[in-house]
Amino acid sequence: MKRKPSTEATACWIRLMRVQSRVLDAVEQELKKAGFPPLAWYEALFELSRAPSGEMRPVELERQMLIPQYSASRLIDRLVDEGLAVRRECKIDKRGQFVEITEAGRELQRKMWSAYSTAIEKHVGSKLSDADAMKLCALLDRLGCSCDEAAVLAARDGVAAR
Amino acid sequence: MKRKPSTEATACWIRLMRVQSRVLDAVEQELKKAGFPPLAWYEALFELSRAPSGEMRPVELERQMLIPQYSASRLIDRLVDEGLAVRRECKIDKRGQFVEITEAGRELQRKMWSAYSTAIEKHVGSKLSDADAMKLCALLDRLGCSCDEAAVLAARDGVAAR
DNA sequence: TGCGATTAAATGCAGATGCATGGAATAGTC
DNA sequence: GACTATTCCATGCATCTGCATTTAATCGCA
Repeated sequence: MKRKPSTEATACWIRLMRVQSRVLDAVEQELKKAGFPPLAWYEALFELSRAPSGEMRPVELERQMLIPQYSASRLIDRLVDEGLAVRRECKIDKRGQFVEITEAGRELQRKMWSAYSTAIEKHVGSKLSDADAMKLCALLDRLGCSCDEAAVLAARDGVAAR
Repeated sequence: MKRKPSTEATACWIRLMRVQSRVLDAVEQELKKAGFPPLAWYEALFELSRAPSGEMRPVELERQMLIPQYSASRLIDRLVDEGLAVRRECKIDKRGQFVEITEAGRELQRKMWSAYSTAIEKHVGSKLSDADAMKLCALLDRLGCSCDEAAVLAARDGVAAR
């Protein structure tokens, strides 16, 4: 009888963890060296910036970013503290609220994208042909229960990773 | 002129981040539900258990696990607190020390492996044929500057991910 | 041998994270 | 309409992390 997780599957798991960790570290470091805040801030600003009128509910942000509720709550706190976003009350549902990106937020998002995209090219793009990149995408998609809506739309002008 | 990070490369990046995050979360949750400590403990115990005489230098552990120095130091603290490992002085280099796994540590490692391997099978193995798993490995290896020594040996009886 | 440079490991402190809980509003049910 | 369940968000608390520094020992080398 074959081994439960096959050797191949186990090797995959290891690589998925290690490679992601290395690549993420590398990219985060580059952003940091360029004097930018962490990637999570970028992701949030990006999600906000592409929302219909630059605003969305915290709960949507949670789902897009795959982060826990309290984490979104505190991330928004920080963005607001830095003037990158503002909280607005939600008339239709008084439990909730809207978070709207500010002009400063949009500007930071754009600036970060230039450093971020360079880092992606350096640590991913330059190491893989476009054809191989597509193969890798397809294989990864088999693991994550599909990289749903968001990620698909993304991949264009500002990414929405993590 | 083509886009700097190609659309394909960007899509790859997104998936690498998201899929890893989901799969890791899923596996960690299963371990937690089974009442086990975090994956990092397992990794450390695994590394220790396969070291020549069940002991290694903290600095080696750092490198194997790709974690910062202070992180290894504190992880060892916790293992020691729980009686899973002991610190031994290093006669040849008095700055350093050896960390040795205890019998309790070995036992926990084995027990965790049974839950861990089940989780890997569930979240990775079952979603990919062995052939596809090998392809995925090869593509990932192109990104991480090779999943060096350790990981290759691993993939056998207890993995050494992250 | 003496002394600055390097390496091993620990730790204080600030900030981040996970967890559980709380409060407030809405939805569902009879 | 009253009552319970559920959803949305914030927050106290303990733990964990990152960063910078400290202590101690070894190394390199004149």
